Amino acid sequence: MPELPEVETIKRDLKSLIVGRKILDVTTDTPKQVQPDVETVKKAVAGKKIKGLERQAKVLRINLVGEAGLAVHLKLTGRLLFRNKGERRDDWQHVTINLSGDKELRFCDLRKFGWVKLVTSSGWKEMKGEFGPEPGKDLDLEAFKKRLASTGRAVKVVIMDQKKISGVGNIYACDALYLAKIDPRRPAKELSKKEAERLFKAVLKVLKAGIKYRGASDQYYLDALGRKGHYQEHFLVYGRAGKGCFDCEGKVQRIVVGGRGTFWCPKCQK
DNA sequence: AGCTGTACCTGCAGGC
DNA sequence: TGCCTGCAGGTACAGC
Repeated sequence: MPELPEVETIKRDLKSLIVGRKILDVTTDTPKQVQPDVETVKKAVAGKKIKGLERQAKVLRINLVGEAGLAVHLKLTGRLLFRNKGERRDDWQHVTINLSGDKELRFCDLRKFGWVKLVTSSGWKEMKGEFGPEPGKDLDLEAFKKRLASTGRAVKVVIMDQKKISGVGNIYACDALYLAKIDPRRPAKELSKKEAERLFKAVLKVLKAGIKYRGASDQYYLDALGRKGHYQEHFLVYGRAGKGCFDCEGKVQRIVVGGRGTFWCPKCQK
């Protein structure tokens, strides 16, 4: 599912593909996914030139010349595909953004949980303010420790809390906790300084690997040109229930933490 | 504040 | 074969 590395990959690819193009039209067959509504969005963005792309956590914003912009959240099964106008419709294609040069940006989403939202520059600033700092950007070790120490919730739930830290979802949380050898159920504030430091480094490491391999396509994720990522070939524990741990003789187990499927090695993670 | 439960939605696996 | 049920999962929200 699209987390920080997947959305970052899309952002980087789209830069050279859509910046400088004009948005001509926006259409949808799932009005709920376009906010506030497709007519308002169309009026606000039609004729405007794309200035750049930004990402905060798992949200991508297409910045337009002026105040308007389109924020996109892919949730679990969203895709943003760059296609030629008139090309065969994509699976689960629900929002089509027509661009100059006979191109299209297509928002496709099997489960229809994702959204495309009209967000002004100030609205975007506000939205960004609701997210925690970004690993590898403005999240430093001290800020990370502080955030862990502030709560007794399970450490996995905390690192996936977008208000605390931006961009970590289920896949990278599982792999980071494995790499740091920490039991995902441990109360966050009970981690030692050493453990917090290990986890901090592990989070950075798995996100970096995720970006290096252009994201994880274990299920539906595809990049802007419809290509798969490769991080799934490097999963440490995620999705590997019943398979051997890479570090001991034990097997990877699946449990539920904070209501979400969690993969870990009970022998290695304490 | 922070927990739990529920909703959103569809494809797929499992049971019979 | 095919119907039916239940589950996955990021996030928001209601209610305790």
